[in-house]
Amino acid sequence: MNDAITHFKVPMNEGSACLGPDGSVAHVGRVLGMLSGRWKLPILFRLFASPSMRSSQFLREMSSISQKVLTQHLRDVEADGLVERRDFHEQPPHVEYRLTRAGHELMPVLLAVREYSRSHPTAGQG
Amino acid sequence: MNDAITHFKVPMNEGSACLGPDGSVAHVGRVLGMLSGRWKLPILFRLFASPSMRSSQFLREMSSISQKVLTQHLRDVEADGLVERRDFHEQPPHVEYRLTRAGHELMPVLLAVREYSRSHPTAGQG
DNA sequence: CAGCATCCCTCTGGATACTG
DNA sequence: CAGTATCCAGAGGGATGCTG
Repeated sequence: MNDAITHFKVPMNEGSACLGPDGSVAHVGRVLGMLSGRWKLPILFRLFASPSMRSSQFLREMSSISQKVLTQHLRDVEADGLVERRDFHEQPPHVEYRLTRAGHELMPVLLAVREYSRSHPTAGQG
Repeated sequence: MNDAITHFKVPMNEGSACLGPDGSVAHVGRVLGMLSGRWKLPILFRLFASPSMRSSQFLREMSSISQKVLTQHLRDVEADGLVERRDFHEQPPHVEYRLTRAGHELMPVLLAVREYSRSHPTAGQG
């Protein structure tokens, strides 16, 4: 049930606001915050693989996610400008989700993170 | 009290294990997991700025962090191979923390994330 | 100074039921 | 099909007190 938990938070006050060159902590923290949520990554990558996705499709492919959480996460990434929600106003309901430009541009960054991970299986312990 | 929360988790099972080219979700999730924790970033960046840091110094500079959490996070990043703990076995106690090679190598990635953030103030909503 | 143990509170996520 | 409202359980973080 708990695959890989990751609780992340950021202060961005303290002296931390000036930690990096100009607020690296705050910036990185914001992005990590947008990725916070058990299914944010799966959702983003799925959208990266498919031009558009429907709620039911997400539910079907990520079988263990609840609809409430899916909607919640979808709303989050939408609010963060990563995903765009398009309602076709049909009956029965037809809604599609797509990556926005910002969402697409985030992928290279995530892939860079992935490369880091691949280069450091156990974090590099060296 | 709550500056920027970020709850993040990853499934890495489901079909999600194959989401990206070969498990992008799992890889990215792992890294984000290592950065999960309200003070992980501040700690890492502080260490990036200073060759070494002592507990008391962290406590002093990140005034609102509790010692319990500091130790907890320090243990986490140490376990993840990002930070190295060096005990001088002195009296009074003298312990120093430094970024490991893996820790240093993570920084460029974090800076890339920061750049993304700088380029997308509101996530780019375009 | 560095670290551990305890109690408590909040946030997030999951299960379920219901609406349009 | 898409989404909302409740209730509930678990993880993480904060405050405080104590040890070597």
